Amino acid sequence: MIKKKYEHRICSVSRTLEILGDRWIFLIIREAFFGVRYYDKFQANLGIATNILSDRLKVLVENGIFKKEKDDIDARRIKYRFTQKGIDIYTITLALMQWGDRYLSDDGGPPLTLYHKTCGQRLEPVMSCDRCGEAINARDIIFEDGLAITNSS
Amino acid sequence: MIKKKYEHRICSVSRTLEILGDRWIFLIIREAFFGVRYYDKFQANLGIATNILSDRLKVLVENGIFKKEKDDIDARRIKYRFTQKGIDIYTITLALMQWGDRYLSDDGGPPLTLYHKTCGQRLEPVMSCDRCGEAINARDIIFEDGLAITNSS
DNA sequence: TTATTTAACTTGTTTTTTACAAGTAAATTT
DNA sequence: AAATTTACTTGTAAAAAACAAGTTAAATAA
Repeated sequence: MIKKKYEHRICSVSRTLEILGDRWIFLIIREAFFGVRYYDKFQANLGIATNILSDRLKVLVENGIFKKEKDDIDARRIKYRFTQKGIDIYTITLALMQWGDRYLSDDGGPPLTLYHKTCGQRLEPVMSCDRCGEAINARDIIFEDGLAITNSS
Repeated sequence: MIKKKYEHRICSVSRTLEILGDRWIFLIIREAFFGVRYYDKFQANLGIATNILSDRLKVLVENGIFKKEKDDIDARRIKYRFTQKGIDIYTITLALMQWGDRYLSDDGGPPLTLYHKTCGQRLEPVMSCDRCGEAINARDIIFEDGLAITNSS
């Protein structure tokens, strides 16, 4: 996996994409959110080439998203588990899922339903402002240079 | 851009990644959020090969994320503008940005500061439950099959 | 305790994708 | 009418991914 051409603009989006913007990395992470922990299971579920899987798992460990652990039952097995840094990718996963639910659901089966343990209700994640608590509308975001997101220009 | 090996699991995340999981697509979208609208500006800012840029812009238009418009001043110029579907990718962008801000900020300059027009304060986006309004913790998300996100297994 | 199986790789080759360079058509400016 | 600019396309070299086969170390079976 090469790392170049991502830094034309100093930005956390590009830095994140340097790691997560790969064709396979995010699918491996998704599998992990679905409870997958072992090499062979990642391989079987994704149909990924073994050399690519090895490389990507290494990248994920090197970047502190997964940590390698020995399995209690089978000492040969390596258990790939999320670190806190890895778990926190759930916001990105939720955002991807929600956009897909809204705009790509017409075919290919029903979307996955999520529930919120805390309130017991169906979970529809929204991005909101941590200060005022309001749901964030794209046009209400202002960059530090005063520019706003818009589709009117 | 090939489209395969993404559908081993019926899931909005994979459907979204089929479009956005490409090496370049998301960087083009990021540039658009920063106000870029023209082919030559995308090219100059990203240093992307022209054939790849053409292809990706076509993909973005075909998928209804960008719409092509004639420029008022120069009829040769094509203006690439967000559709609503495209604008709504801002949640994914914010999630990527926030994760990068938290975990990848140590080097490479300060993160971009955002402000919330509605309340006038610095914007720290959080994922929250639209029913109860609470910030969502990864461990409070339950899949329909009863499984929860965890790093304890 | 050797022999076989299994997990998690690595290595080599083919195929696909990307990068780079150059050229092209149509609109626009000179 | 000639030169320039925009938004491409085409051809070729380089890089990455896919596929197939082999390797090592641990575990279990004979």
